[in-house]
Amino acid sequence: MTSSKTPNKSADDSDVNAALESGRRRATINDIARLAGVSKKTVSRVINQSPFVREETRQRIEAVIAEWGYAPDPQARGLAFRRSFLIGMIYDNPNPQYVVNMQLGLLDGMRGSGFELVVHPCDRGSPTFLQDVRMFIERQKLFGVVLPPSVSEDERVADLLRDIGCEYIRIASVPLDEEEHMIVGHDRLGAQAMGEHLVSLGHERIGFITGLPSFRSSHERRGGFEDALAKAGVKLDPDYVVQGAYTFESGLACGEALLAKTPRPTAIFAGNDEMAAGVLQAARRAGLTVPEDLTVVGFDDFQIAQAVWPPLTTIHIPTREVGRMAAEKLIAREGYEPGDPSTIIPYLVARESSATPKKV
Amino acid sequence: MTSSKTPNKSADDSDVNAALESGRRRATINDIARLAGVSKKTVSRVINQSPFVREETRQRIEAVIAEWGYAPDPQARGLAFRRSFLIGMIYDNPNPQYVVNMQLGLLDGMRGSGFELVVHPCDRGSPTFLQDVRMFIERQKLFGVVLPPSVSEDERVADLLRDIGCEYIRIASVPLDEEEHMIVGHDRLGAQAMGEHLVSLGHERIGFITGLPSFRSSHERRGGFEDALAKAGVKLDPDYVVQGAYTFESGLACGEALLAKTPRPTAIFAGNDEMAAGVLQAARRAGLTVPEDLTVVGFDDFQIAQAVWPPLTTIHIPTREVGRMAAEKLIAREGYEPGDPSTIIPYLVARESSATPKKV
DNA sequence: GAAGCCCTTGACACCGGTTTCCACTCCCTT
DNA sequence: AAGGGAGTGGAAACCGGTGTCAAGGGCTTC
Repeated sequence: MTSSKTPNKSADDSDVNAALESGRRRATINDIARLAGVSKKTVSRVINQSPFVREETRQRIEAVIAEWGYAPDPQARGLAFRRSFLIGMIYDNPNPQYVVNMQLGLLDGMRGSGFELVVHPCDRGSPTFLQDVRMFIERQKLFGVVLPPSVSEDERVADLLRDIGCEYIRIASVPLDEEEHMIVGHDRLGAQAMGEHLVSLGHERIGFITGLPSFRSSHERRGGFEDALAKAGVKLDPDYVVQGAYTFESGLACGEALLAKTPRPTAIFAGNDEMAAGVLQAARRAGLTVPEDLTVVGFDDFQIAQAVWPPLTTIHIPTREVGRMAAEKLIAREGYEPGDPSTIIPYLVARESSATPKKV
Repeated sequence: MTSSKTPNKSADDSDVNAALESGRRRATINDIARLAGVSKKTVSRVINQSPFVREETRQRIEAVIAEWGYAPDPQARGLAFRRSFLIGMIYDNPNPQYVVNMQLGLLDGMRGSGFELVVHPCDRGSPTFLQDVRMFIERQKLFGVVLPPSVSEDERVADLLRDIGCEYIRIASVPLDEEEHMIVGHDRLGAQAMGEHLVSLGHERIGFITGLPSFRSSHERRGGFEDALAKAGVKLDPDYVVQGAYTFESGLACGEALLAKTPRPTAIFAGNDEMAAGVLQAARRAGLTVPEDLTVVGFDDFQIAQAVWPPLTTIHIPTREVGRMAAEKLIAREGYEPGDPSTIIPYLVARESSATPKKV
């Protein structure tokens, strides 16, 4: 028996080492333990940042881990932890840009954490909706889920999550839960800013197109807008408020309805950019020039706001940053600082679709 | 020790059954085996559709599974299989609508299969790109990955996947690999249809805005367009072909460049809808009316095509269906029929932005 | 100098499935 | 009736990690 000097490499190991070195096999915790001359339990301690490991031992193990590029198997770890390293995003938001930005933000917050993002669009109207959500979470033993609007506003979902003990973060325009489970978007503040903007330009007869009433943000946007107008002594005439559906088509229809009123409003604030784009088209059909004859403004600052003519004055929502914070909060790694909530305040982006109304 | 007569239900089981019934604990394969009076190996055989189970036994076990709503733990199963039940989507496509539609399509194809979708945006330019992709796949032991453009066109990625033996499907506008690994989008045919459309309207002096040269589809779109024109005896003047970047801004700039030429083109075909929207804006700035003074057409049929004025004539790409087929092909379940490739042919959607050119 | 304590460490069972190996039925030949 | 093959089910090991618990070593304390 040829004995090597190093006690941690016996003759029996030669072939397994060969397999390892050739890259035919990924390193396991046992390999690392053997190569470092410790038990796998100690390696496990290092991986899980247990304080009960001597500094010298830790460094030796970490060196071996780095040398072999070892990464623990999430499945095996999850099996033992009774929990996976997957984060679910359960959503029913129909806007692709919102969805993608949110995903990017969540991934920003998860980067380097070893977690992965599993997407799960859903239909809140389906009779099996809650059952589906439950199944999804329990089968995958999700570490946690992120709920953007409007799923975040569904108390049945929140109850379910509390019931099965799954971590969750709700993203909504108003607080709906304990601070710990919320990221608040403050749509109200954004709408206020828009109200102030329109008032400062000198508008007094303003049309408003609401969003879907099933979205909490629709009411927040309207409420914030009314607040700002009231503070300036301008009243939002209920007759100039029409119900939209967050789509381009509904914006077109609502825009035509508002422009048919006498006297015509000098400005129209649509609950989102798509509807504002619809209003632009309605104005064009009515032979009006924006912003000379009519100011049109939106909300969200999605790409469409810059892809129409004139580019829309709108409210920017930092969706990606919201997502990042949600993910960071959810996985709450050590070294995680709560993130500055002041950065998630919506803000006004003035473009060319808003101007001072013409003298009558 | 008190022995009971029934081997499958001893006194010891009473409390575990209680825990089960109360829902405090999810059923495991052992519970199902005990309740059905068989070994867990037999339950495993049923789950994995082994033919070596008596029909009567199978039905009894399936009844118990259904009654208790049992679903095997994907982590434990994956650990034994050395493979997870996760499908990765690795992409760098910047268009949110494409990304979301593709995700929806993939999920359509995965529904009910027990697989989940993990999204993985990437940066092909990063020095650690291949390393990242490899890490992602190996750590999660992905069952397979789907590669939409332009990642699908990167041979380094395909080589890597073959090398590590990971199943994959490439989605691209032209065949790049064995049929088994491809879903072909045939952008060329779509561009041909657009060429025929413009020619049939009577256009002869046509401007073309190409997409990013790093996307294979950009060349296909141009090529198909030229084919159609050539067949009709119309030549695409290279002087009227400008390089865009698939963005609204680039469309605006390219549109202005094309409109500055003399004689002015009577129609402009932009490589995608966003650039076409930019051209619309350039036309407006130039004081031209679309389609009376200028025909503008796009490609993709994304939402923006309907949210601009006038709505764009464009080519519809059935992205969601493509995604569904990709997923079905990847997991190739029994009972899977290849799906009709004829449904993934792009087709023309005529809207209001194209018309017969005015007589000069 | 022995007892007591804390810090480290490792042996062993376990997470919930699958696979290997083997024994045991059946059932059908010869 | 014996032999043989195919069909069936059980015990134990394994996938790659983690929890539990007890033991070893060095240090204080009296």
